[in-house]
Amino acid sequence: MNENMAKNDYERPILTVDVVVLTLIKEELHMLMVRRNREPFLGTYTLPGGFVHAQEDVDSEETARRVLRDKASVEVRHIEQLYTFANSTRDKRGWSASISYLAIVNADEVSLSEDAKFVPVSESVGLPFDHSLIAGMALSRIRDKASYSSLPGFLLSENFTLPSLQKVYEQVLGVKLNAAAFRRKVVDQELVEEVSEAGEYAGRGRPAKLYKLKERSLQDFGRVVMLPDSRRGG
Amino acid sequence: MNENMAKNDYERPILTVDVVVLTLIKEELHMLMVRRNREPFLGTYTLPGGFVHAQEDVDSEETARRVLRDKASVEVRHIEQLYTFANSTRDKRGWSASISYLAIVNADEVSLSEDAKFVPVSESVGLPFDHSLIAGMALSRIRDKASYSSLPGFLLSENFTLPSLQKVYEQVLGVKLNAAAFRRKVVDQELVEEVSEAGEYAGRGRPAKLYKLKERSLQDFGRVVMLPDSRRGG
DNA sequence: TTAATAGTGTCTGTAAGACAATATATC
DNA sequence: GATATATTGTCTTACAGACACTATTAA
Repeated sequence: MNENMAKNDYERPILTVDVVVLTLIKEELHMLMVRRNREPFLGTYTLPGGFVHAQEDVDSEETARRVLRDKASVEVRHIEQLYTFANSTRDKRGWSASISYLAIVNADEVSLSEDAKFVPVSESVGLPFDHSLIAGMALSRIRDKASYSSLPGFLLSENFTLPSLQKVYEQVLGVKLNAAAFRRKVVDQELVEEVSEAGEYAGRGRPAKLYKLKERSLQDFGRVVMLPDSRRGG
Repeated sequence: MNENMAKNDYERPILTVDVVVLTLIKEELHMLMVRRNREPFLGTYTLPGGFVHAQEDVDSEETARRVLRDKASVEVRHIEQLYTFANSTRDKRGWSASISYLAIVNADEVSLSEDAKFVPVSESVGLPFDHSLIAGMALSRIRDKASYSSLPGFLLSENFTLPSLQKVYEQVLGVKLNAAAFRRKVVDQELVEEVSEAGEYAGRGRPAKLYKLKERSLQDFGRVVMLPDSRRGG
């Protein structure tokens, strides 16, 4: 420890932002990947990310949004900070910190640029850097929040039916949910509200009513648990 | 955007770590503050923090632990990353990122160095930089986790009684809890285990049995809610 | 014995799961 | 009407809160 050293005598680590953008395509969770246009790993697909530009970005969330705009032409519906991975080994170029974000988009509302694509999360393994770790944390986060918040609702378009919302929760949580209990909870908690407009007829059977999220921003259930039998603890 | 610019041509932001260390003194939550030995705010008390030292610190958590050792002689029992505050305005010296941590210690097990002191959280207002924001997030975090994890247990010494554990939860959550329900939950969830050793007699009434946390690390309740009446949502 | 605090038993209310019953669409 | 899916009703069960009751200590 050299307390006399001025603070700027320490070499400043690299500071970047990486974003895990999740969306739902054909009822399956996908993740945005972009082709790298520089070394290292030039040409391979990784999570979208980039350096903070001190001149343009007011904060790191703005960095995340700028990176998504520039590298994938994506505007997100929801974004939240995930975790900061900061150590001497994650990037060969030196001590590096990556502020990671989780973002949710509706796949129908984006038109990706050339070098970007959505990949099923089940197939996005073995990513460069520590991106597998970051992606894993994003999936943990959305699963966790699915059990007590409206987050999975952001994967759908603005108006949706309750059966489709239930399917999204089931997809994210990885379990089947009881339809009656699901409806009761989602309505009792005032997570959704009915929308007058009639929906497209799905093809067979009684048509479902359309709903939308009651709030534009993320709502939670007061920690009421969405997982079945979770009260037993585990 | 100038994609031809090499990454190192961007000026690297400042990267620091700030730590909110919480402890319990006379049944009241306190926060560690240290006197600054440099500008800005030389001489005033702030959250302990410091620059990442790329040469010594393998990761940012190690930075946090080193800062606490050096500035306050504190070894923590539990530490977790809180949030990263990263923007152009939080520090007058320039675009700056602070990776913040929440740490929990037992006040009896530390002997603070000269320039450090514990301050009741109720009195720690109007801190320099954005430290009030960071402190607020730490308090939100421990309150949130109190509702579904063993985190508040780390505020106590290794062995404790269930009534004292209940008091800690009540202190952190800010509500009275039902003793029977509390014991049931904490025992059913296998959060604690009885310890054979007899405790100090508290002074009056039937002496309480001693328990310790069943796991050395943070356990959660499977999102079972600790707050009363929380099922109603809010 | 009394006072004080620790710990248990039991009743009640609420909400989740199961699942039967009803509603509304197409063919 | 037959079929399919959406939506509601209701029974059962598990758990949290309330609170009275029992247990164990010192004085």
